[in-house]
Amino acid sequence: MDVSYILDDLNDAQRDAVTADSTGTLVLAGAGSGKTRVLVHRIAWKIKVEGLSTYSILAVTFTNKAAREMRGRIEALMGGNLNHGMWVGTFHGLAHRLLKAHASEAGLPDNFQILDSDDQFRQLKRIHRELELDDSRWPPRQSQYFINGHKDEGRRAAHIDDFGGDLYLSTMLKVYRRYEEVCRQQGVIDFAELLLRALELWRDNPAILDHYQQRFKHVLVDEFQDTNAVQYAWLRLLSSKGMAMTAVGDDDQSIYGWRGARIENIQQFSKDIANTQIVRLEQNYRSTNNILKAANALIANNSQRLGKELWTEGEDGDKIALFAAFNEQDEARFVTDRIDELLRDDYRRSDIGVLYRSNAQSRVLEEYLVRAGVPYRIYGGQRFYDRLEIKNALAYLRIIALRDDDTAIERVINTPTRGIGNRTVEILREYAREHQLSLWRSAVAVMENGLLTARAGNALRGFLSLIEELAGECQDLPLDEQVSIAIDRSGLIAFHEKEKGEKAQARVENLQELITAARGYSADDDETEPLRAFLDQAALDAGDQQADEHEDSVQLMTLHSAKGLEFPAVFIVGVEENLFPHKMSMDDPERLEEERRLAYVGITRAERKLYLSYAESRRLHGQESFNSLSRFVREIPNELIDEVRINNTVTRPSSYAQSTTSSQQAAASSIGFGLGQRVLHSIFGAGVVISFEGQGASARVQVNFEDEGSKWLVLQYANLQAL
DNA sequence: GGTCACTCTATTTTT
DNA sequence: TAGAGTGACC
Repeated sequence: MDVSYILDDLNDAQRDAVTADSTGTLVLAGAGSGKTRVLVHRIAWKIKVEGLSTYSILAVTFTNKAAREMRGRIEALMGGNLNHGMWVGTFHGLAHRLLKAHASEAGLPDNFQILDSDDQFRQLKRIHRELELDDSRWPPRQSQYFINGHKDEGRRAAHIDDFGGDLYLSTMLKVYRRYEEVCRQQGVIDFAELLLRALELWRDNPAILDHYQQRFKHVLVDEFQDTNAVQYAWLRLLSSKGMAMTAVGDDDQSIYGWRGARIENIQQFSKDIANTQIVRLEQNYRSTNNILKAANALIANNSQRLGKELWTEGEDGDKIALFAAFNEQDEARFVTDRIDELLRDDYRRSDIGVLYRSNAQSRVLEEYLVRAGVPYRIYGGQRFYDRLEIKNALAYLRIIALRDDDTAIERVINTPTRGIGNRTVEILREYAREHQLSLWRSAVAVMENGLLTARAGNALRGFLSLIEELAGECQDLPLDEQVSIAIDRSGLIAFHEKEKGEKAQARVENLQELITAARGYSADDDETEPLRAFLDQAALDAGDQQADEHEDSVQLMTLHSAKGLEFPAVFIVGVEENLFPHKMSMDDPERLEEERRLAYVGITRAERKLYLSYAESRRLHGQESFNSLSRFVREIPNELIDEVRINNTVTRPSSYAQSTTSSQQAAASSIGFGLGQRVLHSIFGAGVVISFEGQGASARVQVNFEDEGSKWLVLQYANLQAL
């Protein structure tokens, strides 16, 4: 059999990774080094050369997008149906699949439903109300973090010690316990629970675990550095009998520590699995040499790396452009000007990515792009299935599928308004609590016992019969017709149609789009309940991001959402201390390193052109702030950087040890302070040098004091002390 | 039940 | 600065 197509066109390292026959294979895949390729080719190798069946392969990713891409590429490489029987999906998707197959062993009802973060939040709000917690002292958001954080680490309420009644812990635990109870009653599980249950399912049912251990001969994990404790434990359990595992990841691109990702897992891998081979993919096919040199130099400042250095056979390319803007407006002008220039230079708009640390930074950029008439698209943002109108429509469908879904009932019992006020709902909640019933059952009971006033009773009866009628009409219809009937008969369409404002029309369109989505949705062949499958998918998949995806447009996004993407030209704006690295992350060395990795991710998105910019003064949240140039820029060797403009007060600060190139830097050293230098003043206290001018006796510095704000001082008299 | 004015808060986000 | 969330009021 000719299998050369699997190995041709691979470099040596990629080939090693594809053909490794160790039990554990850790592929440290640098940015742009062809990691998806390696994963896909390795699967082909296992099947075509080593003779594994497609049935015995499990491939796990984090996002649906990555799973789809992998599936598509496997099919493209190996042809059509070989993919059948192979498990390729996200951690959550696969966990869901497992739990559906073994619901009773997992302690779940057959028809359990998924609670997304928004539903979870609402649920917790309700619990806080029930437990009479003051929202300002105990924000539901905090409980959500607490619960998810612990679940991500594999801890249930029963596992957590309240240290003898510590107020914070015991309150959080009270909420956690009640939440677990409510979820159980309603038969719903949240995202973290999906993973935790799947882990417990295997841990507590050796026979089931054994079945999967027999079945899967090889598991491949993408973006391994992003796995959390539960995900890693799940993988370890599956592979505990010596099944082979390939983990692909990059410790330098771990940027999700704040949501439970454990960079340690990648370091632990070779210790946990006997006979591990580590393969480094360091040859980069994306960026110019200068860009890679900058990235390498930057990331070298992090400790505890597994170590990796990107290189390319390609050319040096342009230097990295650095622009010092007066303020955020000036910065936005710079970006639009350069974009214009690039467009004249035959770049397409979609070749350009503009990256920022936090979403709030996009506003000014948008203003300038609109003014310049440059179409743009903001990546990320709200997911299709998270939109209010869509969630409402789905809530009706959920109730049709399962009357006991309290979250769905709460959401739409009075949307569109039908005269069921807060008082009525409160009565239902009370009744439900007392009799341990779902809201739906409580409503039925309350009606039977005539516990409501005539008016409220009529309104509630209207809702109950609406749902029953809907359910009756939808029976056995194709999915899209069910959706269509639900949003029409519920009055949602009419409700949004008479709403005013620009949003209203978009909402109606989105509802129509939902019908289209249902039409295009094909459930698995063996799916007996397409509606449930569709609802599950809606919870687990973001859906298409934006409608106007096809227009050629400049791409705006946060650095986080840029991971995995690449652009011929990249702008990273706001490279300032306090913004990037963000001030919330600066005190903790580990979080600072994560910020640095984020910068590394940003830089390595660029293929040919990279522009960095910072603003001397920036208005954020209505407050003016003066930040100095990000330390991350100072960690890039001077010779790779091209200062775009030198104005008379600000230039790039010296990286102290490096040779000075501009006259300003010479001045800086003659003054004895560089930009960004922390200094102490006898009256004003501590501050940071943000600007300077003049020399000798007339030299003045601008210092941004922590308590006093920014001041110009004559250096000779200021008596500043370097800190 | 809907509107208006006020307060509060602001890092990153997938499932 | 702006958006979301809340509470008073009609």
